[in-house]
Amino acid sequence: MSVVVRFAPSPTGFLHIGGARTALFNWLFAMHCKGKFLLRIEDTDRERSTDAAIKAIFESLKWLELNWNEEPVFQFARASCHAEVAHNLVKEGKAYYCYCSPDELEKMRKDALEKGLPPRYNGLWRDRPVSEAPKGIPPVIRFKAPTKGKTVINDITQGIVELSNSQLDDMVLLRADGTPTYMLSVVVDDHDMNITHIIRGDDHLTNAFRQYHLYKACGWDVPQFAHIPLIHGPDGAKLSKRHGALGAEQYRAMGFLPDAMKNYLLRLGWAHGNDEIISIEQAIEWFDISSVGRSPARFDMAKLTNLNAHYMRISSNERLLKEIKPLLKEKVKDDVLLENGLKQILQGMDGLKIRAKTLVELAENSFFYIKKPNFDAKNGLLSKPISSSKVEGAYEAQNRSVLDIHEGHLRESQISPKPHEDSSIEATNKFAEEIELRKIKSIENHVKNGEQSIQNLKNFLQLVESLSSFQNIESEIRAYCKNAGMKVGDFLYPVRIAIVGCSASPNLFEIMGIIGKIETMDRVQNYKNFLELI
RNA sequence: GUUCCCAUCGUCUAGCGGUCUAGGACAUCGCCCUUUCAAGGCGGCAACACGGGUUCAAUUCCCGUUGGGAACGCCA
Repeated sequence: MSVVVRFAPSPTGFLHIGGARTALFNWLFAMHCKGKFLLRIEDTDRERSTDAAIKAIFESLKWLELNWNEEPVFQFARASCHAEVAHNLVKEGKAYYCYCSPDELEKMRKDALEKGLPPRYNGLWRDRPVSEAPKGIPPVIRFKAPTKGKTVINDITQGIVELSNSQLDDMVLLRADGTPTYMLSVVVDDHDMNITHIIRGDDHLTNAFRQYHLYKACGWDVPQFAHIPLIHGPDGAKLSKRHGALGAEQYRAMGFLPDAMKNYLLRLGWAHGNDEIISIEQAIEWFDISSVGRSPARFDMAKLTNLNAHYMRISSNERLLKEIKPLLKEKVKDDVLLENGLKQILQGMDGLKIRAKTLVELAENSFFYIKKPNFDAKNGLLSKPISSSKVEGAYEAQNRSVLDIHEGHLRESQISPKPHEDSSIEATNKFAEEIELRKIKSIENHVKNGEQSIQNLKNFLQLVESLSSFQNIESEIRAYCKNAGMKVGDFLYPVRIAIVGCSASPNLFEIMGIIGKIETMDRVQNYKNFLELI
């Protein structure tokens, strides 16, 4: 029998990181077994399901290249089908009508809790004759779960898990308004879709026991289960928005590559010896759900970032250029300027890509190829420093575009906050303060070394002017520095700022070669003028 | 509260009774390289939660304790 798996998100929000991993594991398993990977949208909750969420889920899966077979199934469209199953079960005496009001149920749970019992439905209407039914109250249909014995599930990742049937209660199959509940819908859909393996989060493990009996009552084969552990936040608690429960789309916006994302997610709870970098082809070959770990893993932004940097380094220059083009386009209105800059960026890409960890960072660090640094004497250097209040979380910091903050102004080193393992507000604020200090320090350095910088720039201009060929600039500068008893780095420090607008950049000689003599001279002249004014 | 699941460096993990003075990766620290920043190279710090068994031998098996997590809806 060939393998059929499914990913079944409910469209009540974006595809979060845990969902993405579940989808990945399903997909990988299907690919490994040469089976099918189906998609089902569980939209039976009409209140909370949105079209925007459905769209976001599709987009995220496409971004991750987790392509599904066949048309997606929309669960709500099959509601009448599910209801029919419930009614049949009533006819067969395997389910019954229950007339309890929500208030009664709440009281029931409260009482049970007070007695130290699990807060569950007590089977009040299970054996009560329908003749006792109160008038005018629409009933729900409840499933008659077994009360004696135990249920055993042989879960592919969890192993053999047993549950005493006394723990089961009579779950609602059909609501008072006639619509099916999740418990009913999943079972009917999974059966109708011929799902052979259900791979999902282990928060569904207890549901599996209840669903098991529903399959049996319907006379259907029970699929194989594989309940994979959930992903936790850096603090070990459930993943919350504060630390990583972002939508896949947001990781995309932060400049992560789908390859990096998948590699990271794959290694969360699963390993193949000491292999860390695993291509998708290898993953398909090696993956098996039975070796997925049973302990929950914590989400670690630093590792994801590291992996992303790796995948950027091995990406082709053309691909990276394509990826950052939209980001740059947002900042540059002039098409001619943009296209020219893009050409230069491609030439300098080898130097740029090893210095960036995300596409956003790459775009920012490439910006100087498009536009000259804007030294504004009136407003002064760094007139708009980042205020620490702006940085509320490491993820926001990661997201922050230096270009947004002070486009064209001097940037003191690449301000690319490293994602800390500790993403608490305190740690983040401390980090923001450090950035602030670094910036202040850099301004002080400039004022202190202003005279020296101006002198260096003058000498640089003179030297370039006297050059017979701009090609020889590196050797000429080295010779010049040797003569003057100066360190090349010291001499070039202000030149770098003049050209790039910041004290960190790829190889300066390479950059000068790409932008050319005229542009080089122009930028240096600008900066010199600026320094002389302040 | 009840039930279920989990427990190796800060994090992700390798380990499937002797190979373990516990391996790798990320993070971190130091050195080298170097025009800056990276990348790269080399090295350092760092873990078997605890207590009982079983065994000639436990990180590995069993039982408890502790600590985490999940489920207990007319949500999915």
